[in-house]
Amino acid sequence: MSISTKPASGFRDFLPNEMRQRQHVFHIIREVYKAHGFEELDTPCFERLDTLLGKYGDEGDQLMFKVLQRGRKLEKALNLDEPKDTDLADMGLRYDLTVPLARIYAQYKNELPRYFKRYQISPVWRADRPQKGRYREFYQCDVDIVGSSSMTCEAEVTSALAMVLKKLDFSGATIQVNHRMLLRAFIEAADIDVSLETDTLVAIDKLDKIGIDGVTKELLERGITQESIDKLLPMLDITVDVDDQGMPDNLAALNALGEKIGHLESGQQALKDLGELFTLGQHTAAATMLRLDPYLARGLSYYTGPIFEIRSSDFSGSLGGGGRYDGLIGMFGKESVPACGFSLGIERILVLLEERQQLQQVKPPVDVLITLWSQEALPTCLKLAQKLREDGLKVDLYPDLDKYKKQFKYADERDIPFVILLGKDEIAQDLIGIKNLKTGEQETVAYDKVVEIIKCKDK
RNA sequence: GUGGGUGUAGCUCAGUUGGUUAGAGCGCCGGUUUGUGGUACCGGAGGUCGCGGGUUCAAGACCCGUCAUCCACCCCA
Repeated sequence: MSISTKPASGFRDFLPNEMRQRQHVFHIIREVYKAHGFEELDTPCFERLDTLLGKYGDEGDQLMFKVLQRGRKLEKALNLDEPKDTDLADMGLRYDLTVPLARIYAQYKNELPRYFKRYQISPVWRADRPQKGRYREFYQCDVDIVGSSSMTCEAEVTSALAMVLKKLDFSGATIQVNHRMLLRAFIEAADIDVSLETDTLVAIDKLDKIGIDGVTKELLERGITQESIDKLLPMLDITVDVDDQGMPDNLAALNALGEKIGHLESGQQALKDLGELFTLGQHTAAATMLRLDPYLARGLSYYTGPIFEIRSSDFSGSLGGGGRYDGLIGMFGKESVPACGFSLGIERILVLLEERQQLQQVKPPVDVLITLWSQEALPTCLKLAQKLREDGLKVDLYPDLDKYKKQFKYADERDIPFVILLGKDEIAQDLIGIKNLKTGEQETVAYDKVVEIIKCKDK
């Protein structure tokens, strides 16, 4: 019986070609985050189960990969009458990067700066069923600012995000914006019971997918009365005008909303926050991308203030999401600390870049291949390789005395632009043969010239 | 968790209403006189048709089960 060599379902292997492309994209993201003053953090892939549970709603708890107890403790748990997940498992794989951040902050608060601006690019795990752009292990690229309630944080985070999107050729993407308290106000104004809040939000969030009739139907199915629906839906029906320069008039849309729910206390805070955010946002990279979207709701239960989601016309789901979560850090037992952040759905962005074939132009992995023409030339080849490497070049050395055909073909396969030839003639003259595989040009030159040729091509 | 599609060579797939030794393209390996690759020509290797059972004189084709995979829903990045 042979063992399957495929990775486990929903998991992927990244071969060097793919790694090059992924690293290229990660690099762009890192540079933008760093430019905004964020520093990198890493946390363990395992967290204690009680750190994770209860932060993402019931669905989240279901989709969490849990780690089985080991040894005695496992035996003991198995002997229980009806062992539960929490008896059998004591740890879980992290489900996102925000909860670990909250834990870190609660733990190290006194050692961290007054405002903790961190980014993290790491895998997370969800026991979901795989689909297009959905995996069980996937990378998230998070930026968060902990320690301030100012809407400047929202403005900074969305600015960083907008800059990444532009650099990755997603200029057409939008950052949809809503506010948790605004949603709460809608629910109140429509006389919907608070217990049905989540059901209501899940239904209205689907507007762009199933349309107004679909939403109505789903709201009814979820137990919302027709009377409430008739109050609710007209309130949400707000469009954001965009001018010739692509600048959206979010403030006008916000004012229109204010007329409808401005009298409610819950709505007032939301209106104030969003008013500030949209005003500040006009001066950042996100100016053209921000869009007020009263229908936007986000599943993760820890959000308390503004919420965001990236939409792009060529993908039906979201390319990332975030928001303010002022209550999460307080859940770790100490004082409550305001925070806001964003998670970029890098896997989906990569899927789209791949579809658009925008991932081809990544630089070759190696600058030059030194071919091997005779056993006697080997010491000279090794010496040359060493020298070139010290001069900052990426150099590969062909290890076997194969036919030239094979050696050239190998260079071709790896997209190596130059090969060096050290045959009898070259060694006798103390010169180096260098061939450009794209143009077919070949020269026999001195060492310095070789470096010059390769570095020149590099540009 | 729910529903649907697909499993034939390394990859993408063809394979007529069941009927002899299962095909193509690409890729791979070798060769076209041993100091030159990506083009061309010639040759070659490679498949218990996902797995198990059933129907039949006969199954890659039909039926049942199972596994894998993809897509959609749920939910989400």
